[in-house]
Parts: sequence; C-alpha cells; structure tokens
Amino acid sequence: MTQNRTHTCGALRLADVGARVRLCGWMENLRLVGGNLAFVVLRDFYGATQLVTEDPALIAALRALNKESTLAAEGTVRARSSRNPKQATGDIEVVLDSFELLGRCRYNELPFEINRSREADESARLKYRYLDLRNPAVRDRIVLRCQVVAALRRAMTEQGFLEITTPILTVSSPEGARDYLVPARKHPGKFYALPQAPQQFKQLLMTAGFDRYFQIAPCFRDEDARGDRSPGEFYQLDMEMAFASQEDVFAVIEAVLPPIFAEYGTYSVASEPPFRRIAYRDALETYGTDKPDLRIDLTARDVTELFAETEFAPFRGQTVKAVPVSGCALTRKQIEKLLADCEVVAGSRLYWCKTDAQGHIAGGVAKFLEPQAFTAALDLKPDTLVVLCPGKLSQAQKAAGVAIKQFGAACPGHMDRERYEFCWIVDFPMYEIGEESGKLEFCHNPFSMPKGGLETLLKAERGELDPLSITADQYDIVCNGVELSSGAVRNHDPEIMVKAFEFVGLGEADVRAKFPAMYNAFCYGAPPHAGVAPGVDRMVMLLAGVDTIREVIPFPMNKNAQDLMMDAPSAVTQAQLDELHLRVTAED
RNA sequence: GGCCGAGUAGUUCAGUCGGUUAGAACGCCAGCCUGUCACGCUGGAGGUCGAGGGUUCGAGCCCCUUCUCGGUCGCCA
Repeated sequence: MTQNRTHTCGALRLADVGARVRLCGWMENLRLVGGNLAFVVLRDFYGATQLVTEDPALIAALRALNKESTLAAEGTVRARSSRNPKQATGDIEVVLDSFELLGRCRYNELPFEINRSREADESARLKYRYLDLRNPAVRDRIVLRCQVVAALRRAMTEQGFLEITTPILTVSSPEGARDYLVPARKHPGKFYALPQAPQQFKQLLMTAGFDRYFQIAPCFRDEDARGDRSPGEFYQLDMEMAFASQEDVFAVIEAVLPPIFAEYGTYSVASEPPFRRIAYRDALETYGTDKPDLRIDLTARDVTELFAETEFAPFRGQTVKAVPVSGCALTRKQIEKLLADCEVVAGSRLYWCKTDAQGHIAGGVAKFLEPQAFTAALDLKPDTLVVLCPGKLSQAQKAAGVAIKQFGAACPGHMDRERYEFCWIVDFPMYEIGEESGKLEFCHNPFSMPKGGLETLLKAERGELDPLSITADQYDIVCNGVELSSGAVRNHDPEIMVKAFEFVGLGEADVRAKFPAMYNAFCYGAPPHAGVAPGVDRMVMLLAGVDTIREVIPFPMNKNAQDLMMDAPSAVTQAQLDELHLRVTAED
C-alpha cells in the first residue's frame, strides 16, 4: 500500500471485518499470552486499536521494540473472540501481516508512565510535556481549550465583532504590572515591551471607527505565578464596542458565555441572563471579597455594635464581622484547624463560638459574649457555628471572606459545587487612598469613565463631593469565585482624562507623556466606548473543572517562569549582547 | 521577598524511638504461559536517601546552612 494509513486507530468497527487496513500510531502496550500469541495496543489521536499476531517472527520483532515507538501496521480486520465493551474499537482487532517501524523510541524506561502522567512530578511532566500530552486525559484538556476558543470566535463573530490582531512588540507602560522588555537593536538603550493587554490599541481601533473589535489576545506580565495565574503570558478574549454602555457589554457577554459554558463545561450553568449585579461595596460587606463564590450560601454580618463595650481585647474598638454557619457538625479540632488555615490566608486572627443542640452558646470565645443579644442579633438556630473576624473594616471583611470560602467548602450543605454561578461586580470606586503613599490614587485603572463624567469631577473639585465616593463605570465578571475579567466604560474625553488625573496629582503633561497616542487620538473625535476581556485560560480551567491553570495550557512554564522543556530563559552569546548594546551585570 | 509543605529506585510512595544488608507497588530485564485487554506466574537488575556541614559509637531519621519544586501572602493599573 502506498497510503500512510487507511483508518485511524479509533475508526474500525464490526462493519469493517474483512477489510485490509493500515494503521499508524504509538505502540502503547505489548501483551504476550502463551508462547506464541501477542497483542499490541496501537494508539493515535483518535483512539486505540488492538493488533494480534501468532507469527513467531513478528512477535520477536515486536518484542525488540520499546513501547511508545511509532509503527505502521498492516493487516486484516476480524471480530474478536472475546470482545472488550470498554473500548470503542473493542469488537474488532487487526490480524497483523507486517509492520513498519516509523519512529523508534530509544528508551525502554520513560520519565513516567504515559497513562499515569498526571500523578507524576510536575517538573518531569513539564520537561517532557510532549510525552505528558500523549496521555488522552491530558490531551483532552487541550482539545477542550481549542474547542472553547473556536466557539468563542464563532460567537463573537456572530455578534458582529471583527477579530483584529494588535502588535506584540510595543511600547512599555510602567503603570500596572511589570513589563517584559525587548532590547531594540537599531536604537541603542531603547526597548520594546510585550503588551500587558491590547488596551490602548483596542481603544485606538474604536477611535479609528472599527465598531466592534475582539481578539484572542496574548498578554504578557512579568509577575509571580499563582495556581490560577500563569507566569509570563496568558490569553484574553479581548473585546471593545463603540457607542456602547455598560449594559451593552453585559448583553454581549451574557449571550456569548452561557451557551459555551453549558456545552463545554463540567457542570451546569445556574445563572440566567441577566446575571446578578453586585455593587463593589456590597460585595465586600456581604461576601468579604470582590470575587464572591455564589455557590456558597454563607454571608458576613456586621456585629460591631454588640462588642462596643466588650472587655475582650481583640474585639475592643474593632469592626467585627460574623459568619454564621448553620447545621455545622464540625468538631472543635476541625474548627480550629480551619480557622488556622483562614488566618494564614487572611493575615489576622479569627475567633469562633457555637450554639449547641439547645441553642445555648458555648465554645471558643462564648464567655465574652452577651448570649441573648448575640443570638437575637444573628437570629441563631441550634448547631450554628459563628466565625468572628475582628479588625479594621477592610481586614475584618477580608477575614470574613476567607472564612466564607473555607467553611463553605468544608461544611456540607452550604455549597453546591456542580454548577456555574456568574455575577457582575459593578460600581468600583474611581479612587482610593494608597496604602504606602497615603495619597489619592486610581483604584483600578485610569482609563475608566467616572460616573457622571466631568460634572462629578468638578463637584469633587469644588469640595461638594468626597473624591473617594466617586465610582466608575467599571465592572468585573466573576464565576464561582474566579475573577474572569474586568472591564469598563472608557474615558474617551481628553478634558475629563486630564481632570481625572489632576486628582492624583498629575496634569495634562503627564497624560500626554504616559498615553500620547490615546490622548492625541481622542483629540480628533472619539466615540464613547466600552469593553471587557475575560481570561481564556481561566475560563477553560473552570470548564475543565481543574484547579491549576497549567492543566489547560499546552506548554506551560513553571512557577518560576521557566520553560523546563525548552530551557528558557537562557543565557545568550556575547555577540548577541553586543549587537543589542547590553551588558550583563548580575553575577551568577 | 515572607510563611507553609515536599525532596528516598525510572515513577508513585512507605520507612516506627537514631541501631542488622533502606522496602512496596508500577515500570524495566529474563524465563514460563494460546484470547489477553490494568493479562497472569516465577526470578532478577536498579539507591550519592536533593547538596554541604555538624551532633553521635552509629544519621534517610536530630541540628545548622543551602538548592530545587509546589501552595500561599506580597505583587498582578
């Protein structure tokens, strides 16, 4: 036969019995049964097919091969005498006439067993990612990613958006995250930067008149990794719409995401459009976080008043948030273990007490409470644990948020994991007092339009309004406690931009210097516009139901931003450095 | 950068109070086995216990230093 293959390894069925076939794939396993009968499992992207032979010469040749070698096998399809219902091709086998070795596996021991690669050390998996990806369970997550990306493109295109690519080599913008810099050979001492996001380009596209833009956009940030944050690079479904309001953006996302989550997700979608909108301050007050996991039914309650006169030093003069956990069967030991975990994450002490089966308060800090007032204020039922979080307002809120997450996950009945719950967090404050500087700073980013526009800013300038009370048309979309994205109605008016910058002690010259292209462009007539950019990796992670982002990235880097397979980053030659006018001063 | 956890055979792990020759499973090698499909059975090879130093008659185990990996906080407009 001249063809490479007549079928894939997932194709053959009983209807093919009698056919002469040629299959190509990896030799996954060789089973010798008796002296003169051998079975080979041949695997490719599409499945696995059993080959069989009783020919002593073929058996000897197969035994000489290492597993994971690639073969082309020729033979005839026949029905198995003992079928395997667990396999798609389990009704048939291919009686081997001959095989051709296509790619020899030189090693008889692999760094890990392919079908158990997920249990292997992660460094080994990353170094030999091409072997890890042979594991169908690992590969399927990448397939899922491809399907989701394709579905996103389809949905955005159907919504009338154009995919437009923006530069990868661009200018450094020192605000926000650390930039990845690229030395400019033709311009000694100068650097390009990889974009942290196509933010400015997409706003310039709006100014240019493109009405609806999107892009599966690579973004680069030189910041430390997390379980849900890849070091170095990640992808966003970046989109922007001209002449659009916050609600217009919400409508697009609410039309695009739910069907994709429903089709490709592990769980069902519990949120009907329109998704719940929660004001930023309400989210902090009720859930102790701006990315609440609405699958958990616990909330924080303010009990500061109850402790106004307390003798208990940790509560005296502090804001105190309470998280009641009804029907709690945890033992004292379990409670204290969970609280210790919370303290590590929250960075402050947490306390507890509990009502017994009769409704009496006992345990933990119970003796420092006024039982009647406490029970009444929280309307406590029997067997209810109360986690108490004292501190400054923001600290107490944060601790309550951590407690909600930990105890919600640990106490049966308070969390239904098997669903997707979306919400929008809206009305972010425009400004905040910087912790280090003690001065007014942009809370999130300087591109957002303050609510009420110039009028609001002028009022604040005249002292009629606290600048801290100004909110922006800025929003996050959150799913199951994961922040998928933030977005905003942008500030497209140079005058308002300058005014907004004045509050943080900057002026027109600074705006021109920091964002020259955007400032200039907006001076030529810009449309009001708004957008959002949900993280693709995080969405796929939610859809796959995994909790590290590396599982949904084809070639991930490790925590320290190294590609163990390619050995990046690497040293370069002196000649390369010279050409780039660089001198390395770090010692190694 | 801080804190927590881990590092023992190719892989995943066990290793008691510091005490004989560091074990198991899977994988690998050899032999046996005619319908296996996580094939089975018998045997075998395989170890710088991450590295360095210390305590001790004696260290995988205790102490110090250090490296690597993961989680987390800082950080991520």
